[in-house]
Amino acid sequence: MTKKWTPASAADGVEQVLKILEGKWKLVILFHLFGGQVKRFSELEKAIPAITQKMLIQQLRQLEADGIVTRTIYHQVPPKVEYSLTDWGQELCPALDALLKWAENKK
Amino acid sequence: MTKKWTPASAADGVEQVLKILEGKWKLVILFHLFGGQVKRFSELEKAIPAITQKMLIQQLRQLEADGIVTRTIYHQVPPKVEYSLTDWGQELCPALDALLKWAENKK
DNA sequence: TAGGGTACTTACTCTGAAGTAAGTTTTTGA
DNA sequence: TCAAAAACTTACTTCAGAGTAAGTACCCTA
Repeated sequence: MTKKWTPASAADGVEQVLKILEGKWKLVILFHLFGGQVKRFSELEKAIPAITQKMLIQQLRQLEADGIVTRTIYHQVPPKVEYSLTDWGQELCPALDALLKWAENKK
Repeated sequence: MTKKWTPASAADGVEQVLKILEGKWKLVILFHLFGGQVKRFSELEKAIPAITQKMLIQQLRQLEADGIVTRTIYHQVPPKVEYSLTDWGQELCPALDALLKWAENKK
């Protein structure tokens, strides 16, 4: 059963979601991890050349705090840290697809 | 047929959509107009008490420019301006629903 | 002719997200 | 013992988006 939404509460709910996605680089990061891909910090750096280390970490940390990405540390030298999506994070994919399809459908 | 997306192009596509939705007040406005509702400027003002006239207009103009809301002017005294969603704007509703459902599904 | 209601504009300030650039930690191997 | 690679951290600056507050155009009615 779906909740009863008021305009205000529905807008609020969507805004919570947008807040998660809103960072300048989060979507690029997400799309690099969709489909069960696992990437190291340095791989993401290479895949997104324009991003700075600071921003990459900041965005990853926020995504992690929001429960969308998982961080796995390997205690090696040199260190290795892998990032992947949580189950919940993967489920975001179809929802974003819906937005893309909507955008394509502009008359 | 669906386009072939790279991480970068997909992220870009979603970002275009987010840009449309991103204003501080756009979602509230949208949810007040979903379902074919038609509202006057002053009705929206009342429905969203915290918004200032400047922001209301600004957001409405941007939504209009993006092809999501329609503006109908009645040349009366006092003036009357009605806002409603375009067909494309209405179609946004299910896509936002998908996001809401995703958010509810957080483990 | 003065006031009132509706739909805007304009000028200013403020704040937080993003950018830049440099420094830090850890341990191995030459 | 010192450089090198990976994954961060820190300090500073910049700028666009949002807020505040006031003003404007229109024209009817009293």
